[in-house]
Amino acid sequence: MKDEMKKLSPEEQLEILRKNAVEIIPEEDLLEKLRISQQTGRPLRVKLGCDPSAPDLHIGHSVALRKLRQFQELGHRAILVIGDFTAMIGDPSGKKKTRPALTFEETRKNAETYFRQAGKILDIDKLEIRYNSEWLGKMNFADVIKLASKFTVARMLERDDFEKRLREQIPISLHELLYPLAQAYDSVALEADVELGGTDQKFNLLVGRTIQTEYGQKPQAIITLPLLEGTDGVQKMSKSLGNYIAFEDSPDEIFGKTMSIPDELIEKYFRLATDLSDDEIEEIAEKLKNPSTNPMELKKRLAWELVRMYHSSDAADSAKANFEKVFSHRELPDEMPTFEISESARLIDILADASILPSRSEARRLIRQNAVRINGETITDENFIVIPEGEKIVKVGKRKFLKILPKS
RNA sequence: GGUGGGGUACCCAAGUGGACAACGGGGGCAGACUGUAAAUCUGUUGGCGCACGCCUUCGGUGGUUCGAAUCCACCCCCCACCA
Repeated sequence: MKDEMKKLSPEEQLEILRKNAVEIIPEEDLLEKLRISQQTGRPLRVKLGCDPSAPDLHIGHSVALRKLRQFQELGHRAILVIGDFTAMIGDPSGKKKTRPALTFEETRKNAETYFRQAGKILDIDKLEIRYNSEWLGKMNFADVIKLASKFTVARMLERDDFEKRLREQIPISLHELLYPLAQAYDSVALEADVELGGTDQKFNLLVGRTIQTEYGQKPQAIITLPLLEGTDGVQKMSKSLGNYIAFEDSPDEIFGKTMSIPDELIEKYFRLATDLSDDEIEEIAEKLKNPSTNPMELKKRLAWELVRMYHSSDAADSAKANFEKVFSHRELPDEMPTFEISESARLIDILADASILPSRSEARRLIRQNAVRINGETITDENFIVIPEGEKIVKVGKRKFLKILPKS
């Protein structure tokens, strides 16, 4: 099937690649590269960088990964660059946000999980995975000076976030200025024809073009992609903000998290994160505009689709059923953690010991707020004692459940 | 190197000897309402054997004091301007 697609004309390829892209810089350049590639039969080398400091890929990452997959389908060479070298240095930006520098082993370990997760989207057999320590780690100081001499401070400070931090008097470490150069050098080392990235990467991607030119290469074309907002609907999806839906989240988690996104994001999620056809998405967009449709139904479809992509249709069916059971009908989920007690114990101790809640104080607070029920009955006594007799279902808030059983 | 400003809880930010576990806002969590959406209202947001008790917390270490986030000393870090 890939061979079929390979026969698409450069114009047709560009048409596909343009989908969902925010910018292609420069577009004519990309078209030219596609033409030459077809003439010479040499696939384009398409690079996407990723940061191995956080081991979970989420659907925010999927936007660029899916674009990379399109290139694969068109017969080009996808290269995933693991930024293990830069991650080892650690990022001291932001006073309190100092990230501990990762060891070589840690970055490798994280990279392993990347491989597994990326396989959910990319064709792993045709993927080239490279670690940038391979070339960055070999550079000596003279090499670094040479690289640094290719760029000016003024241009570096043009970058939005540097400028902003400068203006707001937030420290910028000197080595942070080297980051874009290091990333740019990746393109040189890999002889990249194209580099993908989120819109927040635009500056870095452009530096890549400049540096490649300085090193006598043809500058890469760049494609920027939209950033996907997280489940909070405001900030871009990221692990540190806790608003992400990970590839490896359980079916129930993916379904539930998706259901909690703001309605306004439904269409965007469909467009950027699912495989639905343009027609289907247009249809959904139309329905969303119609006041008589309940967006929840479409959101369920989205949630189902995402679970299907990262797990299976069966998992999606049961995640949906489970969701409806627990949240729509307020029934109990099929599965929940259990905790056994051999003698009477305070409810707050059980909740804390079973790791349902982080502390006894938190448990007290929630009881005070009428958030805790046992077998459907709201508990009002902070020091409620649970006796080991029969099965008891504790519900904390909307989504935390615990089954208490007597120890046999 | 000099001068000035600053480091408070998840974030921003008050507080400048006792009433401070620390105002206020954001965010989070919970309740009502609902569609695990948004909006709105309310409560809550360090821990512990918990109604006014104890412990840990206001950059670090010592000190003064009956008592310190607040005063003193030294140190560390950040920012601006000057050089």
